[in-house]
Amino acid sequence: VFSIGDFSKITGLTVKTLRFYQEQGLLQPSWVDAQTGYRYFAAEKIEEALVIKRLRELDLPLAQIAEILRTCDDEADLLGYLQRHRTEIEAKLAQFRQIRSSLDQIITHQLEVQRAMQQSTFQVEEKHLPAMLIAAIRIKGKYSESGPAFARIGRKYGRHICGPCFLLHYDHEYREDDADFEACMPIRKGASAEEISVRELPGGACVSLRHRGPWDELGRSYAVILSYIAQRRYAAQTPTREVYLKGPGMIFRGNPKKYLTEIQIVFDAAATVAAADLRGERSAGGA
Amino acid sequence: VFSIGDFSKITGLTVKTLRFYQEQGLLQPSWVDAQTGYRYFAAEKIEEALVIKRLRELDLPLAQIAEILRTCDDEADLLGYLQRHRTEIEAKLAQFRQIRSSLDQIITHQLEVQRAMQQSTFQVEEKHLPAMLIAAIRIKGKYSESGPAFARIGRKYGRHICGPCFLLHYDHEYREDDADFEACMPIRKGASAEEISVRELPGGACVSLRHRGPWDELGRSYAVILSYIAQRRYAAQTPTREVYLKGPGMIFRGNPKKYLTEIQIVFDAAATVAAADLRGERSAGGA
DNA sequence: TTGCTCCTCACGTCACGTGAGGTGGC
DNA sequence: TTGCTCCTCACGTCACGTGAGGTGGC
Repeated sequence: VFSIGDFSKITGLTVKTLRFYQEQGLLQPSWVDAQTGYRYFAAEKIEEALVIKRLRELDLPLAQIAEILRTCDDEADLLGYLQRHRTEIEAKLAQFRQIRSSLDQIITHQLEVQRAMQQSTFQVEEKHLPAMLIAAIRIKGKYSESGPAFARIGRKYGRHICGPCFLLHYDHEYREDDADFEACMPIRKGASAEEISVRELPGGACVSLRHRGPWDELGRSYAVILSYIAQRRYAAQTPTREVYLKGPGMIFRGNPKKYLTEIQIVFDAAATVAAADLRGERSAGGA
Repeated sequence: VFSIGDFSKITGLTVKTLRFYQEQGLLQPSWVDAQTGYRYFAAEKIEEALVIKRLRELDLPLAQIAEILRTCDDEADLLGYLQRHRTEIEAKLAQFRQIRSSLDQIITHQLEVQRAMQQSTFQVEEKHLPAMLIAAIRIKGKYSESGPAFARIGRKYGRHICGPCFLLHYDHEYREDDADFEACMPIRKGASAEEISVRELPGGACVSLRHRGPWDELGRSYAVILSYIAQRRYAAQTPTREVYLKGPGMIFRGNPKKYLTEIQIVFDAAATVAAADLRGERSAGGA
């Protein structure tokens, strides 16, 4: 017969836990000294305690363990309990996997944002855009509809997203309520579904400029980049791209003064625009 | 400005939760009516509430969220918190995967036990044993050492175990304190490690008998099977196998009267034993 | 007056752990 | 006497949810 301390060492359950299990009616001492209140456990109690311990190690709630102790005395009786419990564990796993995937998305996105921030010059540049696979939602309406569209794409293609989101502008002039644009995210793989079109967006030569500050000040940067293009007589193509290198975060809206947006205008490298076109006439292109 | 009920509908946080967050200093109403105690929230509070909600959806504890709200206002400041939190989520995932794997082991083992129980005849049978891959620990000592040995194999090869555990008896007579035996578990794959030998155990023709009841009564069944072999002059080979179809479970010790053990004695199907051998002399085998 | 919203306060959940203050046996 | 083990009782953890009992405004 063992004192509670010895029984604790034998079973690996703490003294506090043993007292708690008694209170909960899970494990009664063999004998309690009426004088001192000391608990004593006989050797047969060891197996009982270990059964509880093993079930707790499987994360079964004490209430279920109590029921099991009342109704089962063979592994076969446990089967139903364990199978049901397994589905619950599986559900928790799914939850945590979901959380981890959200965390990963936020973390990798943030790391990309920081990389983009570091290597930012704020001058017009010419560079080559590679082709990329994108998931996109075409919208005719207000620009404010792009936020939810990005969210829908993010939810659908989650971990396959591999770069910052951007808008394609199809309009040849500024439009407020019936703009024609497309919310896009580069993805590694995926198939079209419902409203979302998955396709390859061709690359090409482009003129780009990074804009730091809120979106409603993008006009100033458009003025700079468009005059650059006009001076060189480049044949600009639609759609124009606005890449949101840093915008509102997935948690914080962030400070719009810190937003970073890259305007990209693809042009036909084999063509220039005649002087006449600069006065508003249209060109068919040409060497 | 919104009442707590409206604010609850807007943010998706319950009224109780909003009151609780106020008490915890996470989210103060814009204004509290001194007369009625009614809480009122301005529109700017919506974004604040949603930040808390998004962080809670990542399962961050409220204390951390409070710290984040005090010290961060941009996604970049979150990075460290989220990375640390990710490792904690990963740890929880590992825990639950471990639990699931234990559950799976117990469940599949139990299902096998039940299958074995159903198709049990308790007569001597002849059958062919297939070769199998086993993980084994050879022991010279007491039989009571086999329990921990099985546990060690189980811990090491976990999910690759594909059948009931068994003992190989190498002794030609009964031994108490210095028995020579090997604790084995059939596995799908694995490599030898330390004390555990992984190898293919050859099959062959065998005589088998299922024994129901405690192990210390196995002698009775040995008597039956050995006299069967003697009658037919089969050339029995060592080691003899004891397959524990149902023994003490992983949770409950179970009732020894319900234990089910199959004795398997492999014999050389191309040989018989001369009558002289039955009186104790050794045979070299022969057609 | 009825229904609705809002309030506070106390308690429950889950499986223990912490700590104060004290007792009994060697 | 000292040290050790044991006891009880109350409270804390975590993020809320439940429910009782009551008030204020339309």
